[in-house]
Amino acid sequence: MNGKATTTRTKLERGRSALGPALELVHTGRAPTRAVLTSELGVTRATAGAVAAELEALGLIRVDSSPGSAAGSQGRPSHRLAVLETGPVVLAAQVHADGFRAALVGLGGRIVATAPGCVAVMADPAQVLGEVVAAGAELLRASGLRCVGAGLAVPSAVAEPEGTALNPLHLAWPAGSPVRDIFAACVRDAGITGPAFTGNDVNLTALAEHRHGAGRGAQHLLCVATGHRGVGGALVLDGRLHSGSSGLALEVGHLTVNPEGRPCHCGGRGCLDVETDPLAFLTTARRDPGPEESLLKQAGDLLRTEYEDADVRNAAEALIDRLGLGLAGLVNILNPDRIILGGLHRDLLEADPERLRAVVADRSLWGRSGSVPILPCTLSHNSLVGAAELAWQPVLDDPLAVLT
Amino acid sequence: MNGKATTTRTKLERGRSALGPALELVHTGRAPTRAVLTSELGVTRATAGAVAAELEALGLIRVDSSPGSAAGSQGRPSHRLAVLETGPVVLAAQVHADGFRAALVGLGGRIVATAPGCVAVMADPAQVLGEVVAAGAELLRASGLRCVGAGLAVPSAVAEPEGTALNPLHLAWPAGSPVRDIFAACVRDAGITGPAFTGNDVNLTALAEHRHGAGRGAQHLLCVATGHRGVGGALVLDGRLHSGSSGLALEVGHLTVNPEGRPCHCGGRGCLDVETDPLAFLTTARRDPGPEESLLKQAGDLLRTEYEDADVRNAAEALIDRLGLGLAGLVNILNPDRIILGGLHRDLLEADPERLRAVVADRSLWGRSGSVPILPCTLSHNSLVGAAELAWQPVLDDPLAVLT
DNA sequence: GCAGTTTGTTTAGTTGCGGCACAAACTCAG
DNA sequence: CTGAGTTTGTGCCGCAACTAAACAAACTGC
Repeated sequence: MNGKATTTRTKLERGRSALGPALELVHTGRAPTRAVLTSELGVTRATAGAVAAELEALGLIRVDSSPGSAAGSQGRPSHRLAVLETGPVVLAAQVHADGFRAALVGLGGRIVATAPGCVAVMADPAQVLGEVVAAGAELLRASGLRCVGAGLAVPSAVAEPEGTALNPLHLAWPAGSPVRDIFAACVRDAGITGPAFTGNDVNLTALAEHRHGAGRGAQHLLCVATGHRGVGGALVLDGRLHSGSSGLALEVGHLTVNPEGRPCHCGGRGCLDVETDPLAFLTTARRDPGPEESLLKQAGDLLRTEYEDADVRNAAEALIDRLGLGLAGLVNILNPDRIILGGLHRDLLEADPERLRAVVADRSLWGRSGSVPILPCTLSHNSLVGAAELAWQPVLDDPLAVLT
Repeated sequence: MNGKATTTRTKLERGRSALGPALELVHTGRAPTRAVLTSELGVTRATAGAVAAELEALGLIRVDSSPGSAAGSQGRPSHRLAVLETGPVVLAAQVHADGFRAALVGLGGRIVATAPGCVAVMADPAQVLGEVVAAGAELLRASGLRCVGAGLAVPSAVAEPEGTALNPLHLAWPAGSPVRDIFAACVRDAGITGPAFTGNDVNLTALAEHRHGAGRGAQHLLCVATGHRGVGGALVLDGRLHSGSSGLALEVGHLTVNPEGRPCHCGGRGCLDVETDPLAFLTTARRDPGPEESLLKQAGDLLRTEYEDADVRNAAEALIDRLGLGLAGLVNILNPDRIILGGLHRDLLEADPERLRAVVADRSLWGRSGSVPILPCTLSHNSLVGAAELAWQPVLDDPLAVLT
């Protein structure tokens, strides 16, 4: 009897095989109607119809059968597809030096509710994550929505498969903290259903931007971003995050971008990490760096408001040149078809896009790989949405298995 | 009528969907028996049996039904699976500064016949490739085997999707030569059946080593190798070559590994390219570099025969340190689970494996990603076998579609 | 020689999906 | 306003690939 139940499940588990891809298309907004869903999936209209109906029955999407909608072209207008506003959500959380944020995120990267909060620099990750998860649980209670998982973004490399934070920057957490397990325990203890995931914030930013922001449609998306200190990178290949064999890929901070530059704790000199982060910008511009947890804001404000100042401008140009050198190195290695920049790098790009593009093109090996588009990140809470993507992934992979 | 034929084909084209994966398992030697084929595919014994029978009927593999074979364990012994020696082959070709080589390669990376040849440094790629293909066609005639495609390895980055050679090293070919089209034309003109493919030699080396050599089983395989001049890299992710969005990924030659090093044509200083190639080794060891087209051999011989000489040893250690720095940089970016080295780098590894591993571990960000295994390439004609892999790929993807 | 184990084979049944025909909902021309 | 043309949704049939289950075969070890 037990054996029979298990063997039967094997069959049911697979479900309709096009279900996952179909949901992903709606989720990322690439299937606004059933007609394009049909062509994107490469199946017949009959199959696409059945798949859409099944997703609707699962309470994930909405199929607008109302006939009189905007058409524009000839023929019978197609039913419109959209994520269901009252469908399930995931709990997304994010911690950084100056606070935390919890949110409920629905399909399509839609932020349903948020709860920001400050956090004293406590040494104990369990306490911080407990607070974050409690805030999320409260949101969940207030909303009354179903929760299918939880995701956390941390400013640290996260080693796989252990789920430990190797360098939790400015969080006063011990290196090697098992954040994934701690977060999972907090989630479970708060009575929140579904699995819990943890990832690096820049990785999750890249994932979010790929699905809902400036990275949409890119096949080889490179993302480089600063926090208050240091530089992180991420790569999304064919829609999946590439985090290497143990989660430590794209640690781009120690590319050499200035052979005569300042020494770095890694043992080298002139690393991207210490040459292009907010602290480097402020000191290069001969400004007094203020408190650690607002370096990013200080640098960004300075860049936007005093660009006419010679020191500021010179500092910006120096950093752009070094960033360009680093990006060119990455272009030579990864050959992305799009680059997106976050944090201070985003501000540097917007201060002088032509200079940055010129440096990258000049220092990458062939003009054509150097002419890769470089864009600023567009989502406002991208690492939060990215954390949600992590939690949505099982649903996107197999909606039936998760929701039944 | 036409419409009907096309629509019907859509169905037939798909064939048995597990056919491709099954052939790949036999091809790479991971399915020595039908029993492991069953478990590797994750299907029932019935399905695996049908799949194996179909591959046998297609003339690709051999199913040894002879009962009295070596067993060892309990239970009924499983039928052994192997590629069919008299099955189809592909034409593999390789050109480099000191000559060319044509070969017939069967499934499993088995070299059936080879025809080496010298080539004067002719400026015209069409002439060189014509000679190579003619040699291959002769082999084919002599063998009487069926040919299902052709692959070519060139010592140059090959831009996709155009198939042009951007930097044909020391071949005196114009940069940007449309080698893929030229090769395809030669193949067609020689009456050889099947599609023709062209790729970079280091990429193809990595592919060959991943499927049949030192890279077997690696999920994130990084390969770095020298030719006579310069350094190339390649990455195999989950069994597929990662060549970036336009074929130009893993151009690792211009990582900075020696800030005070010699200037490089790329505009930087101390690039991996000019600091760790055979010419760099010979000059660092204060030897007179001989003819360009034998630099690799000179350097390898010197390293193996005169390692006791202080100049040689110092040069080797200097190059190992710089190579280690470059590999550490790549480890930080790509986080591979295995690294394989070819050309002079392979010789350097074998000269002092501990030193190289120590440098990589020391200069990569976290010990655990730095402890990645570093191994020498093992296949003798790896880029030739890799070129064959390129040609086999359509068959591995869908055996039925190609062979019917 | 018999139990136990593992593998191959046969048969029946399920199912996801393509093909097809038809209905539905629009645009556009006149 | 009407009919032709176009595009999309739906119901029905059938196939092909797979699973499940029962049985047969070929070995080991006691």
